[in-house]
Amino acid sequence: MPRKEIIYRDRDRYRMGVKKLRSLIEEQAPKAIKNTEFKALEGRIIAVDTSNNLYQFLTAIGTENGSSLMNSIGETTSHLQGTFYRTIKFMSNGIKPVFVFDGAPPTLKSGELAKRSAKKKEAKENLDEAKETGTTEDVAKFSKRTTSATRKQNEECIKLLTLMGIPVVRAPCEAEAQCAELVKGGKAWASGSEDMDSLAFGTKILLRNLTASDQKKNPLWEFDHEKLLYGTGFTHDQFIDLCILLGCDYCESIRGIGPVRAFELMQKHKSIEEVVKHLDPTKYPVPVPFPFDEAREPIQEPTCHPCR
DNA sequence: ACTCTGACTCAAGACGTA
DNA sequence: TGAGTCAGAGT
DNA sequence: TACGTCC
Repeated sequence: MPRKEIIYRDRDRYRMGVKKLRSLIEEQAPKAIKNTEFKALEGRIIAVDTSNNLYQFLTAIGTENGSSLMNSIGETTSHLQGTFYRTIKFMSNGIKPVFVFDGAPPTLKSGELAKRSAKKKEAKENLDEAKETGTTEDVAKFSKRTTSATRKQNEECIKLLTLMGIPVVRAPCEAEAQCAELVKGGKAWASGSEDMDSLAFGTKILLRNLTASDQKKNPLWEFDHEKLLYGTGFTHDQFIDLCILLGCDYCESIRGIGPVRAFELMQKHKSIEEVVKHLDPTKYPVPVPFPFDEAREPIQEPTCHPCR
């Protein structure tokens, strides 16, 4: 029982690691990142990872008092408003979006899911408390944490997009993986996602902040997979190993190995097997178990509809 | 001096008008 | 959930 | 650019 607790905590830590990938790329392969703008994407087909979108709409649109926009019979419409206008925005910039919706999360993530639902429950309690004793700001703040898109809202957005003539793909599993597959298969030019995992899944181009309303504060970034490999000298498989060391969803990381050491070790030893062999086990004990080899598979060949 | 962790906080869209 | 920042411990 | 409004 206590062991499970540890695993959940480590999963959390690992997620934190992925975000460090951006600054790592900035330092080690600066040419793989460039600042771009909507106008530069004219005519491009972009596979848009919608995982977070509905949540963003539901929490950002019309939420001054903590509730959403609603129709005459009290049904929430924020997700439709957001989806509609964002799609218009893409189209009027000459961008051809393909919206990719999440399917079931991979089984390896079930531990994380359990933890997430526990957090939701905690947030719900905070919300109830704020409703009784807190300010309206508190209520708005905590209601954002309890918000999540329903199955029905997902289907409504898919229907809206279909009626607008926009292609929609239902990913069997993770949307980022399906986006990468669409790009690798030549169906799309880039993935639009906030998740750096997209590069590990092998998308050729990753666009970040495609969904930010304030382009001054959150400029649009373009990551180039090929230039990333060229700049770091890694093969794609070595890059995946680096991501696993930095922290992915599928296995724990090694305490004390952050972005700097992980990068140096991978440059020197070229694979996790060799890295582990050369680690001082007294300074950097490897987690037990440490299923890094099993972690490679869902990254190299994730569950998704094949496009090749 | 550098690296990593952990605990913390905050913000999360798009439009038109002034 | 991710990004930024801080203090504190380890290398 | 900031801000109020979208239902």
